[in-house]
Amino acid sequence: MTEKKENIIQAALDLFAQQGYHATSTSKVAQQAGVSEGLIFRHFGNKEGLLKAIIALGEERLRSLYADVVLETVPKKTIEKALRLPFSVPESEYDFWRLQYKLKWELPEHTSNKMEPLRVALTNAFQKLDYASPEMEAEFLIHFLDGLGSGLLKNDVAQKEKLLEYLMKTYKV
Amino acid sequence: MTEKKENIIQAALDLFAQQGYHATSTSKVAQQAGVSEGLIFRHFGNKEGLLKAIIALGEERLRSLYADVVLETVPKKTIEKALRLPFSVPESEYDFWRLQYKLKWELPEHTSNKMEPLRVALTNAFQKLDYASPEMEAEFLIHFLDGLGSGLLKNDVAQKEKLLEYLMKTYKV
DNA sequence: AAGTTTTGAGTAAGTAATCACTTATTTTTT
DNA sequence: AAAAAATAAGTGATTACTTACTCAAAACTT
Repeated sequence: MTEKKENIIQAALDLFAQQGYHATSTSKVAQQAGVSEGLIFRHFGNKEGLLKAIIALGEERLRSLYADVVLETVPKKTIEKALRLPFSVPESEYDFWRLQYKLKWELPEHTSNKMEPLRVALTNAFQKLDYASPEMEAEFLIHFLDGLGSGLLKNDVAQKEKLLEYLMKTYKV
Repeated sequence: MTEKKENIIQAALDLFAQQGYHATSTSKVAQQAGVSEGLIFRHFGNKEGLLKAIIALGEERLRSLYADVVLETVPKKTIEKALRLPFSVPESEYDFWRLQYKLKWELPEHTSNKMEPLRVALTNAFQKLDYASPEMEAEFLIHFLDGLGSGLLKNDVAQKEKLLEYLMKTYKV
């Protein structure tokens, strides 16, 4: 991975996040990266190839974000870590995650369901804690976390600490 | 509102929903609507004007969707109606709502926070029912409903009836 | 080690197609 | 006949992508 290739990815990350994939031209990406436009096509084949590189990056970072929750064996801690997950993302990374959310809607065909391992881990945790409907409990929580993540990225969540406090109390963790 | 103008809106609705706003050209909209391209600009001024007409339509339909929940005075029923809301949307309208979700990410500047009246209604309902933290309870539920809506539109929800059942039990409504 | 060949990174200047939008004119409605 | 609705045929700008080329470093040959 040469320096200029990394510059291209970083520029595309920035511009796709700000304006969206379709609204960003390859010439703008080249300009922001300080690179000739042709180099984008040498390295990535076409515009979609550049996008796929970025999506792959997102999936990798999502996996490593989940890893801590999924590998946890103590059920209460699994749930606690899941609840803390959306709040644990630093604001400096919001642009990056906003792009991933955006792409889920802009290009649904590229979107694998990355939530699955998290759902399994939560279902197991609720089961071990003798919840009546572990599967539904996990499904419920997954949708909440998805909605909360979306809300945080859009700055739609007013009192983060109070909400986290409430969650800890509700789930007794 | 002439027939051709309605055709334009319907075609734009379909195409924007399928491919996104930026990926859809005015010429394609005209073609699908069976109309000359110039007519779009006569009626809507520019492409963004057409988009705004569609956004206004979405806000109106969202308001009427919420109305039943917001106007309900019996607290338990407010909550029940809110929980049923995402499931009450017929699949034939999924394209329309998918577009609204998509636009929230693609053009956040055009997106007012339409959830506010629902949040107020839910907070009041939880308060009347003597919940310990009515505000947080409402916030929690709003994010869940948002995530659930997103999940339903992406066909990410496996057992809808079972989930609704679980919700009714959990909230005792 | 010196000389030769190959390769991969990079660029400048194109390409045809498509973009949002305009203008002049014709058709339809009232 | 006046006004409104609709169209056909354009406009320059921008799109994703290609072509023909340079240059430096790596690999191979002697």
